[in-house]
Amino acid sequence: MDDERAAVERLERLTGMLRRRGVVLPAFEIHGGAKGLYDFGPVGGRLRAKVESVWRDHWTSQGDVVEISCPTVTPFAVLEASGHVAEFSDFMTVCGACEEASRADTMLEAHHPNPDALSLADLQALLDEASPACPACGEVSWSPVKAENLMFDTVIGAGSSGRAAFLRPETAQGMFTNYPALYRHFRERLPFGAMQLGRGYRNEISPRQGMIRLREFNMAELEYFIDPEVEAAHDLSPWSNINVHLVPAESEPGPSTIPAALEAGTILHPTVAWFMARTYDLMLALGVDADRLRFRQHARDEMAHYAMDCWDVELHGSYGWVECVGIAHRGCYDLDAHEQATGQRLRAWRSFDAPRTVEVDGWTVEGAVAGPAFRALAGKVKVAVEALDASASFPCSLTLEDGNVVEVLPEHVKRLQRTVTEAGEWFVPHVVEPAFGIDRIIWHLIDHAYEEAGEGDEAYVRLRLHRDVAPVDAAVLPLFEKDGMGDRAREVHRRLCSLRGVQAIYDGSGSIGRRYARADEIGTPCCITIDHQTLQDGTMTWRERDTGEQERLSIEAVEARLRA
RNA sequence: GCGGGUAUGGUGUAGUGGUAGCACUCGAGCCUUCCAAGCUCGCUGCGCGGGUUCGACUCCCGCUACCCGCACCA
Repeated sequence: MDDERAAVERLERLTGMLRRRGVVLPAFEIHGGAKGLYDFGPVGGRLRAKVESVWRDHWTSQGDVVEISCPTVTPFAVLEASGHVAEFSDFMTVCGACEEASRADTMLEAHHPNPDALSLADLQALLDEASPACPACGEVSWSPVKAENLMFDTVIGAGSSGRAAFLRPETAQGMFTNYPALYRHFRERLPFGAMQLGRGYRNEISPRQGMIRLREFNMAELEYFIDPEVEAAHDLSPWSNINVHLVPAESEPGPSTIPAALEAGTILHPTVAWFMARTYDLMLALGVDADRLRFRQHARDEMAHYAMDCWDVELHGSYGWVECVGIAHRGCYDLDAHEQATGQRLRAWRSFDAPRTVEVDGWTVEGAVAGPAFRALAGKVKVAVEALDASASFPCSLTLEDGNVVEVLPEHVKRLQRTVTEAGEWFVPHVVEPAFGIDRIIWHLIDHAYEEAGEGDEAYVRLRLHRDVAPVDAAVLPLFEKDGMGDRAREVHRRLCSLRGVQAIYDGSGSIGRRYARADEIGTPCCITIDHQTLQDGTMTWRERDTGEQERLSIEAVEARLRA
């Protein structure tokens, strides 16, 4: 109990510090705030940018992954095809007389065996036809059916010509809808990946827990397209000595290496194992505490219906174990769904090892005769004739697929005998998707890095962030702002800020110890102090955040270190 | 969304039907040759909107946000 209270108090001090120092803070606070929406402030903005930059570099370094960027406003049809409309929404309609909102599918249960499964258009049609009375007032005056719920809806365009749309609940759909461009970009060769950093929106019923459940959040997703019949060639040997904490769905949790878990069949697919391993490296590169990271496998009944295997990276922090990354084998579900909805080919070509020859022996129509003879039915006759066995004889009666019966004469047909060579086939690629909740990861970086030393209220606070993500790269401090030390320090500050990718702050107020403390609190990795000796020989002290150790360096040496 | 609690400077708090103190922080200055020192001066506040009232930070109503349960969480 005391531990719990201590943890809550630590969390309060931590979130208080984050607000006070401008890391993360409630959005729109001067207007009363808005639940589930947070700002990254003057310090947090750069923290987020650096985390995203590390993420981006980590994946592009693979060489077969490109970054794209898609709109957040997404037409209804896209999310209907992906299954989000059905999964995320209820179809609502509002009574024109009493303004009571009702679920359209619920009202139509008497008119359809399973109205829950209907599309928006079908539901609208059924509602118009059935015209159920309003359960509240009995009138029949329904507004157009509208999808309501976990997705923010909006309209593209004005007035009656507007198209229904949503703010996207994930970035992934953009990668799928861009599949043809990606396939072309990669010269029609699998495997390849596309990724996207951006905002996603979910109108959560009740957001809680600070940055853990947001209504608008930063996500980073990668869709890796593979040929399901090609044995993936991932070299997992670099991870063969690294034990990670696994929580499999059907066996005991415990430490294991990722290659061993793949070998044992716990991890079901080598590409999933590959992304687990790469993700593990990324998490450590960002500064996650390895002891507070685990991979948890989804149970069969927990997985989305299309997923073939799914592992979450969970990070442990002030809110317990929290899902921060999901690595899912999505099979061909997404491309398949968009292909069916649009009729576009979202496939890849697979050449056979050797061309296959297929003997065709059967019948087809003699177009010049059958066309005029059967007119509108000619197409269906052709299908029926080509379905016949080579042993068929004419004349004969054929029943077409629409039930019509036609008499086919010998002059309507001709024998079709030939050898067809097939060099390969089209198939729908499978997808392995690592999806990252950037805000949740940032929260855990902060949580893991936050350290209070000493006792009680006077605890010394240090944010031990990895320097690759530290929001401020260096603090430049004149020992005193006099005798020219202040001017000299400002000069050094400007010089360091002009380095690409380096952001330094200048702080000249308060005692030197106080300024070190302020820098440590937001995780500034080093402080550069200008003292009397600097005026003599140009050297300055470099102080390490985590150890407090100092050494004297020239400005050139300082620049070289910050650039490294 | 339901139930309970809370809301005073950046932070922690005191207080009243006649618009507010304190501490720390922050800023300016003095002092100080390196880890939240000291001294002087200064800035900053009653969550938002209605109502009652001559007058509301205070009383009443509504809203918002935060905390704790419950529900929700592809």
